[in-house]
Amino acid sequence: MSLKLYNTLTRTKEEFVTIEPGKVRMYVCGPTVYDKAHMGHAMSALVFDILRRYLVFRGYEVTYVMNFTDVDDKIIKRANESGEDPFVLGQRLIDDYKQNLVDLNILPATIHPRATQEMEGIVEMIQDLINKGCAYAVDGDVYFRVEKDADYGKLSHRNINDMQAGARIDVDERKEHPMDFALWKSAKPGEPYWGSPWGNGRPGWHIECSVMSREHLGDQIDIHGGGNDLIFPHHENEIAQTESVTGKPFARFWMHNGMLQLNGQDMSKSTGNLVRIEDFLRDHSGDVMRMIVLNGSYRGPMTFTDEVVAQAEKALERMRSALKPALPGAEGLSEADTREFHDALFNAREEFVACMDDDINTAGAVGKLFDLVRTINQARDRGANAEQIAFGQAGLLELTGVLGLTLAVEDKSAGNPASDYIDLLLELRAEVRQRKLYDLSDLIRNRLKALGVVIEDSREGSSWHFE
RNA sequence: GGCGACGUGGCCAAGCGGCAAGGCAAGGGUCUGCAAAACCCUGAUCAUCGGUUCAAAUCCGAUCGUCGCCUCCA
Repeated sequence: MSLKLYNTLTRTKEEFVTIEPGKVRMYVCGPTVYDKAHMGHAMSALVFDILRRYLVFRGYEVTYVMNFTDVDDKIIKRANESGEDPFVLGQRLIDDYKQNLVDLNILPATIHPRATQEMEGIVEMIQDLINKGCAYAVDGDVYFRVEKDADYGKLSHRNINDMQAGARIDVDERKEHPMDFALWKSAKPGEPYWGSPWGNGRPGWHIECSVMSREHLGDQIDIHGGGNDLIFPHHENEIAQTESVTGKPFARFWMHNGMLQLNGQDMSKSTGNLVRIEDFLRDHSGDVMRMIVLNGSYRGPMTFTDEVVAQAEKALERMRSALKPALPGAEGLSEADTREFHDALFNAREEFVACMDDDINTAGAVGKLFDLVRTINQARDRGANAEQIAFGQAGLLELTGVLGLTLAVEDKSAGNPASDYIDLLLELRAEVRQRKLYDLSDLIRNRLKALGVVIEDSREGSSWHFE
């Protein structure tokens, strides 16, 4: 069995072969930090976190780089509007984003480079491109010469001429070709700048990623990822820049996640059609968003609605149902049931891997996990003992762990001053039930339910939890 | 105009040539004093039309619809 991944470059699923055996170098485009991150960013970060975790599960040593683009026109604009220093703004938003990642249980990147800390390399690379005839300076700006790049457009599968037709933005007359893009922009008064052979200025949008991936991962990498809105122009231009300098293919696999849809349209910072990560996490655990992402395919558009969120919450509850302990006094499964149980566990794992190997088919993989949940719950009902249940749960938890689900229950009762009183009510209710005063015991249950406290009775007693 | 994605039961969504996974919701049942949970059972011929094939949700063509990129966006 081998892992296959969809490659935007070839538009096919290809067998995943790394440059260096056993090692994966991957670079994922992080956010431009001019505003707080929204759930679309969360989706992208989760998709590549899941990919990364699976690669590790498959035995690869993964070097994962996620950058921050912290110098950009919009950052400057936003900073000017609020009067905040652009660097302070960027730093604040980077800190916020990192906290978002932690809250979403996303593993920290091996390296989190920032554009502003790579200026020397950026200037060098631009100079390199000029020296090679791939770029030219005009009045303090530097542009990439797309006509010099024979295979420009190979990622987005377009050619320069087709795009000219739709280019309805004002074309800078100083450019040799309308599609030429900026590598360096001269600074206007009041803007932050860095020194360069072409005068004070700042890098254009795409060059920083070319530089950072090369700096931290080398000329050639295994995977380059990001949202599919980055295919053009961002990633196309990264390829043009990097390959023009190195003369070698840049990334083997270009992987792109689909967009998260809110109200039938992409979440987008520019249109304000979004839900911020921090707002979402106020009401939901990180697992919930992860479950939403897992339930779909990463390449297509993903539906994000209140109903989907609620469904994901319930799906998680179901998954956790398998984590409940064995029934008290369980005598253990019969030999035949034990064998069946073990076979089911083994098969679920095999099928899980088969799904994930097929271009990270998380929806299929999660389906297998729910099969496993049923298997475990069945075993419990059939009297599996603690050891047997724990064995099954360990198998489930290993795989949910690969997907990055914590399955943690938010213990809202811990430290809640009401807890002691609720415990007391349950004690009383137990006594009431002993005396078969069921109308009273039901009254307690109903009243607590109305207050958000759910009581569950079993042979061994009652338990409660907050909704 | 160019490039692309998508349309599967009430909702979310796998499957991509061989009798349609899974989750949520719904209905019936087992268990329970009742309830909850768990378990069991029930439901779709896959936008439309045409073609290829022994066989299509899965391939080809057309049509309709939705969304996206070509300008900053994960």
